[in-house]
Amino acid sequence: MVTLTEENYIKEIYHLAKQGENNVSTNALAKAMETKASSVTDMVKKLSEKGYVDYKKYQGVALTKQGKHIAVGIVRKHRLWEVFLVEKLNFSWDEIHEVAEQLEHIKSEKLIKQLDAFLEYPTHDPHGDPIPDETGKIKSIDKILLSQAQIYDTCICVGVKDSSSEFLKYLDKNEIALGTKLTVMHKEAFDNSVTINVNNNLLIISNLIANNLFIKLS
Amino acid sequence: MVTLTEENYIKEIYHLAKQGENNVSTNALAKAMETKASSVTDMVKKLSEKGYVDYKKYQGVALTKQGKHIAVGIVRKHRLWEVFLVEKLNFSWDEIHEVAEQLEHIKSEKLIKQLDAFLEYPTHDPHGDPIPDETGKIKSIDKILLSQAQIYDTCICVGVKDSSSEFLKYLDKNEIALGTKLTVMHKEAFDNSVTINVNNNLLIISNLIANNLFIKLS
DNA sequence: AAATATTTTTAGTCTAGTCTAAAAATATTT
DNA sequence: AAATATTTTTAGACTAGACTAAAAATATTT
Ligand SMILES: [Mn+2]
Ligand SMILES: [Mn+2]
Ligand SMILES: [Mn+2]
Ligand SMILES: [Mn+2]
Repeated sequence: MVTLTEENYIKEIYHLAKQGENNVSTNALAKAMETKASSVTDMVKKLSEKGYVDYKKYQGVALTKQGKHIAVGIVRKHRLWEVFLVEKLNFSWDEIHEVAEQLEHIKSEKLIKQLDAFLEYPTHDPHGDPIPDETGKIKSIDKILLSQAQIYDTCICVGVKDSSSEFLKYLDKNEIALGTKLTVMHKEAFDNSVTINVNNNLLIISNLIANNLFIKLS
Repeated sequence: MVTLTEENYIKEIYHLAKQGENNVSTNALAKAMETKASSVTDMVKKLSEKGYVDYKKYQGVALTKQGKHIAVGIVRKHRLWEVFLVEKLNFSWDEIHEVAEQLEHIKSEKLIKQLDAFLEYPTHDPHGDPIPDETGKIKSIDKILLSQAQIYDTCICVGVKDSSSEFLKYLDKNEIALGTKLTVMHKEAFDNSVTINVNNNLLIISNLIANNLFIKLS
């Protein structure tokens, strides 16, 4: 039996490992979980005893095969629920995270299987993140950050790296959504800002924004 | 802040009070919660301090206005989710309870409001139980138990008192569902069994069954 | 290679919720 | 009205998860 708290730790280890080194440090995990390092040490010992992580004192943690399996299952549920909230319940993409954060812990094989079918087997969530399939397989598309695009590149927006409400609302305000077509018109060397053409309007985007928007060249 | 455990206690007090005396006894609550009387005493003290129940030592508990409000909210969520599972995810009525038991604790005003709209404001759950509206109002239809019907009464099945999987499967097997029309053909004085006509088939029903099936005379 | 800074772990405490065993209160019999 | 049975509460202990403060290990400077 995996408790809700254990699930949250496992999921966070998964996310941190995905975008950093293999071994997740106690401090990094503490920060992500908004808790203290000492609490993390305790939990990590427990997860290790249960076989969900490999842990050696002072060396950080990495998920075992079993741990990874659990993590992927939670991510799958989280993202399917996000699709549900947007597609069926008219939530906007900046309102869904905290609700999905709760729903991801509901335990029922049938529920998630039926939900998947009901949503017609979506492959990506409303933020452009891939949804693992029933077997845990994740098909990732080859996306790059807008900051990496070259001048005169034409591309479509396929995802966000930061999915905070603030960032998403900024995008809404500037009429950038998943599927929106953009062309890079200018790259300012001084501050790495980018001028893009969106819906025939020019928009100047800071480097921070460009670093959090995934695009696909077209 | 109401914890998940507190919510479950409050809901159970609500259900027990609804079908018994006003003050719910420690033992009754312990049995319903599948826990020990001593645990109930502790929890009941806490609920009392938080203002959700009135409690005097050795006298049992009753929900306060605030407690009742919380209870009704949980019941509303539970039943709306049950409708969702049956109507949208093709669950059968005997598979939904334990999942709804989890879903009822998800905290999001908007979620439940949108779910309600998505389901087109259902008034009853798949077991025939009424769904409290947004303000907490419950409109109960005047139903009676099949065991109380008179000979040659014609009626329709509108709900179940026992919603255990076993009972529901029994009804499925005998092609009795909500909305099914029945006529009482015979009442056996010896064991209080009832012979009914369902879909032009005669079916003999034990008193226990007849005592758990709600009908409406027509 | 020391000295210093940072990270991580340990030790001890706290709250929520549960349990068993014993004590106290209430209900039921005689 | 006692005696007995049942219900309820108290006392003390346990686990999960979190926290603070101090100790130990590792990393970074000098
Ligand atoms: Mn979560
Ligand atoms: Mn997402
Ligand atoms: Mn519940
Ligand atoms: Mn129900």
